[in-house]
Amino acid sequence: MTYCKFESALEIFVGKWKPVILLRLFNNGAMRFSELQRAIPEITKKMLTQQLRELEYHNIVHREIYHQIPPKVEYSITEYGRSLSGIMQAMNDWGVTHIEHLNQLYGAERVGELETDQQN
Amino acid sequence: MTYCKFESALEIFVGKWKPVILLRLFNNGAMRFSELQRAIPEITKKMLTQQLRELEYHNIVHREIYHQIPPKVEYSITEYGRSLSGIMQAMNDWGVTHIEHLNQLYGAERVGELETDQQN
DNA sequence: CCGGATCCACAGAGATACTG
DNA sequence: CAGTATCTCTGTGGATCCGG
Repeated sequence: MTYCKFESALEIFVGKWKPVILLRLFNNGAMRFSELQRAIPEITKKMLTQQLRELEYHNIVHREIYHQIPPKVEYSITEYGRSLSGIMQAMNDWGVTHIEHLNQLYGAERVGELETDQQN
Repeated sequence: MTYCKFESALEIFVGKWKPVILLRLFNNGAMRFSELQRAIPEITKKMLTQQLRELEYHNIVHREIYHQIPPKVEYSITEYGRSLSGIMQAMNDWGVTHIEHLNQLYGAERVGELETDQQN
């Protein structure tokens, strides 16, 4: 039973898209729904909505609705969500360090550098 | 295109069970299939096999087969896999720090402490 | 008995509309 | 613009079977 909470912890931000979404929000600060969509082209609206709602439920992400036409909704990392920065940083660092290995695996076309800082 | 490799990086250890499996292997060193099964009761043999094969494919986990009866197969973190220790550590630390918050969310029955060290 | 492989059932993810 | 609704299809869970 010693690991049960570790698994609960994982549920909060593990999922196919949550880390990717969080990285964007960590690096860019508040982002609109459409901005996130453009930043993560492979994700569908449905998944984006769903994952954001879950993150909001877990108090990782804040959802700010601007009642105007056309509608505008902004998402941002909450104060509590910032506690995940260590994990995000570790994942980011790992990605940076192991790009070559990944390239070997996937025969990568281009080596994009990953954001390492967290402004805002 | 700056984030593409971050996502590739995630692919390697994202999956419903991979982080949990990795935590076990990080903390316990080499483990038999049945040991992993007992350590993660909720996982099915099928999923355990599948996830381990994927981890093996990505060179994160090593599979050692002992040709004997009854059969014995041991899994361990590869040298390359050890590079994930930073991420595992960060996730583990986060889980430890935020147990109370998790308890509030899930109305936890018992607060199990998480492994923090990585002997072996 | 151990470490799987295989088959079936279902829930969640992906794709494509449509709406306030 | 920021989502829903709907349908399809992959991935997950469960049970059983198998070779050593």
